[in-house]
Amino acid sequence: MASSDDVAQVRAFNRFYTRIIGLLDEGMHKTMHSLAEARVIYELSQDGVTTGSQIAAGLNMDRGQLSRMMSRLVDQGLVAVLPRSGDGRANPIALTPEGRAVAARLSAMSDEMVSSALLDPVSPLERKDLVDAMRRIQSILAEPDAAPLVLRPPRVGDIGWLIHRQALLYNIEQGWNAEFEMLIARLYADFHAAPAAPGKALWVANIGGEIAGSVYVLPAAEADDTAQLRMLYVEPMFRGRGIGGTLVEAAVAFARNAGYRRIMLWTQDCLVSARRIYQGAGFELAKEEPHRSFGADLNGQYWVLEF
Amino acid sequence: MASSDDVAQVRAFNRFYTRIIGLLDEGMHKTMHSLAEARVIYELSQDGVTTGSQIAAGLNMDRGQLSRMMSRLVDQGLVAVLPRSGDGRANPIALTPEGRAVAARLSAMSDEMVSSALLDPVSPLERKDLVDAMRRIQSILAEPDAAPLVLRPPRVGDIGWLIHRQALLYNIEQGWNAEFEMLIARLYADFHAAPAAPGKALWVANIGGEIAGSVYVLPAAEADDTAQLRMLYVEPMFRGRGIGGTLVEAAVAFARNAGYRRIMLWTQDCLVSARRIYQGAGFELAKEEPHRSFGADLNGQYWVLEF
DNA sequence: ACAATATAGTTGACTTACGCAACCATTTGA
DNA sequence: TCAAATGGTTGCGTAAGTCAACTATATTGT
Repeated sequence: MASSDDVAQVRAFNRFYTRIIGLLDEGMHKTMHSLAEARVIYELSQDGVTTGSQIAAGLNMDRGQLSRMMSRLVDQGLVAVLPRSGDGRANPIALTPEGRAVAARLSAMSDEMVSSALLDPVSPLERKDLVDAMRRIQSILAEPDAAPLVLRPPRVGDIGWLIHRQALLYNIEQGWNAEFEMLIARLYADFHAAPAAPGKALWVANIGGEIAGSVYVLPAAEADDTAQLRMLYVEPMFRGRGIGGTLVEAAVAFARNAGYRRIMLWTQDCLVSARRIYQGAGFELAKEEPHRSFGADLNGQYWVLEF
Repeated sequence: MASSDDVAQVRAFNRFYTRIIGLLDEGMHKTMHSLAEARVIYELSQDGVTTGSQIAAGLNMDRGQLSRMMSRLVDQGLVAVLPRSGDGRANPIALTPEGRAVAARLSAMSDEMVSSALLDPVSPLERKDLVDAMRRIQSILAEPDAAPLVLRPPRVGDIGWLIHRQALLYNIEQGWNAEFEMLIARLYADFHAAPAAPGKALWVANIGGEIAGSVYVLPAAEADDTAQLRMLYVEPMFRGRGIGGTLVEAAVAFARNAGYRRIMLWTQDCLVSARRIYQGAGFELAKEEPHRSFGADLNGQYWVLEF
């Protein structure tokens, strides 16, 4: 059961955003089309050819209402009913050229409304925050779609974000305290300070504009011919898609190409799924030692993969 | 003019969230009250005693429609018209006890809907992200309200967030590159590693649940009787409210109480508004030297305040 | 002080949206 | 092959939405 604070915040947001949407729609009312019609026209313009029931389901509106609206749109010449084919019950429908023109006009107006009413008034930094927050809400609440996984180098702000996320994540999942956050802040700074040769690299896993995980490789402190893999993590909502494996794979391939003789890493035995990934990539357990860190009793493990 | 990517993302979110709100309202339809009525009842339950026109304005709906709805609600015994007072045109109205009972029932149903449909299905971490993202959107788009400023110690995740934000901020405002992000990651880690005596502290400025700024104080590297103030920053959207001054004030007071003989800081001359804050707090320019850092040519300044 | 103007609320007239249910035609599947 | 499900249409009653006229009270400027 969600906390009542969270529920209250969500409801406040719902009320707030209902009004925002209302205001945006207000402006659209200059056209001859009602809000419902505009939504239907948009759906049609996206889908190409569809049937009534698909639109009704997508917009969850009454089938009867949609039926009437369709005949109105057909009368206006915006929508054409195509000859039935395949399923004899279904009426394939599509926009006419005039309908597409209207859709384009509505879309342009909507762009203009959003831009002038929401985006233009705020500063570039806030605009980025706004768009990011919206994307975040959408990706949390929407059914996971098949946006492709992209590994990319870090951008400005990413390092802080990675520290932030992992601190939160391991605090929630493992109960680790602020000591861990400070450690990884130092480790990321060390990565930057590490010598460029024989090679170091950091990958950010990106899915649909969101950071889904990360890892980096740098020369190990002890031996020059050894690479160290560090800070492997995958966001909970993107787990189970093999992202961790992809990251480790990229790291190992990079280390091998850079001329290292082996790659090692340090992890804790409580991080079970990470261990499986390492094993899968061919790492072998080299050493194990208990220690107390981050407010917890841990078993540190050194894993090595010889090339 | 906003970028078309941003506009597209916002419009996608609007479509997405209209459907979410629609689904939530769907569930409320089991009651005898329409959505519009439910919204009015909610407004009444929040405001205590109001007038029709206030509600009409707040929900931007037609006054005539509201008038009719009111008489319907009065007939149902949910709303009472109070004797006129003060403004003789206005009809003060309020919920009756039955009305309050209905409002409570609707509110409970709405809580239940939000909880079961949005919050419960996602993990605690995602839930936090969701609520944070909503709060962020709201605070970006809403008129700034007068939520109080609170200075608090850092929580897990805050340090990473501060690094993330300042890296982004100074990149946008000053063009500084990733070198800066790495530097501050190290500085925050140094803060944690610094000796507890004579005293160190970090403040996070919080407004309405959002981080509005931060600063910290630690023993200076050179001299034991000197405190160093570091990483003062204020979020752009919260600037102009004296938050920077409040933070510096807190830092100076802390250093004085901890027994330091003076407090110093390092800043760049391009950070104009920060300099004004330091001057206002009594700091004096001690040294100035040009350097090249973060991909820019800078003038570093040392400021000192003797106690 | 007084007229012009603005505001709060009501009412009427009318159109449209909305949700429900009944209904037909077709398809699916046990 | 027959019952159940699906796509679509139509009828109906209620409420929502829009526009305008109208009363009563406040406010404002001169």
